[in-house]
Amino acid sequence: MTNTNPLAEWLTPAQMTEATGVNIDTLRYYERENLLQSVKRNSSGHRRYSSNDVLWVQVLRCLRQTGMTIEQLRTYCNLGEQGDHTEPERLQLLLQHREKVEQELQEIISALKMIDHKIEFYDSSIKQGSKP
Amino acid sequence: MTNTNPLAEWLTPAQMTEATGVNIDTLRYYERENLLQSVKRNSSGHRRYSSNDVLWVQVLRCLRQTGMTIEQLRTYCNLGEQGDHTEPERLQLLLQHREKVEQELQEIISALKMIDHKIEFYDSSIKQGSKP
DNA sequence: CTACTACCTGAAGTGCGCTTTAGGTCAAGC
DNA sequence: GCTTGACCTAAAGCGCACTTCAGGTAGTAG
Repeated sequence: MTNTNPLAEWLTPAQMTEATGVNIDTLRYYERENLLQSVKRNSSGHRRYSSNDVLWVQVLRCLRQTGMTIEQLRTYCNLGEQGDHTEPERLQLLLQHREKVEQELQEIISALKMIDHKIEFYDSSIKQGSKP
Repeated sequence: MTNTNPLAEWLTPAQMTEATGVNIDTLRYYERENLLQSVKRNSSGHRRYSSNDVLWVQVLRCLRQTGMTIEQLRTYCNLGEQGDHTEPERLQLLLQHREKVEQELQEIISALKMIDHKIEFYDSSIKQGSKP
């Protein structure tokens, strides 16, 4: 089954990689780690991803990119699996994560300032050197 | 030799850790990796760090915190060792790094926006749920 | 029929930045 | 003289997030 139809509702692994920017092997890894629990299969056992899967993987990437660990992601997913009554807990988890990211952001910004100082220093030092 | 004098010009490893927030083992590791080449020793072979070492380690931390690899840091250090004529190259290296950090910063910020959307969603969903 | 490609699995491997371990030395205090 | 604690070294180990490998299947094209 070669699915090249852009209107297809189910994405093959290759198309999923195309759609999300996430490597096929990483997608399988996420599945193994229970971060992606609802992926369907076709009659020959091949994965077929839904548009919901696409959205979810995008969320996973945002959380990973901001440094959430696989372990924490698993916790978050498991809460999701357990139904709507876990929403307060999930909110809590996100709020905590958000705070950590905000803090790290400030640290990066202040590191960037020091880098800018050094850049400024080299810049003027080089200008000085080429002047006489 | 137990150096507890706050006016001492040379810091022991423990004091260096205190001053920079960098683990003793990590400092030794940096030295092994040639990121810290001028550390002095006392008569019994123990390290004594200068105030310049403190400043340099702070620079190293800023660069590490913003994701520069040990390998790149080594390149940067080696240029420094080679004298003032390498300043343009060092500037180039920092400018390149700066650009990468800036880009990553934008990605984190946009990931944070998505997280905020989810937080907003849970927030209003939970309020709705408690409203019969 | 054969070849090819896309997919499948469990398990092992990789890369990076530390961190720990094992086995020492040295100077000071009791 | 003995212990203690801070330090030393080379080498091995660790944690994390993937990534690769070895060996297999299913469907399509020539």
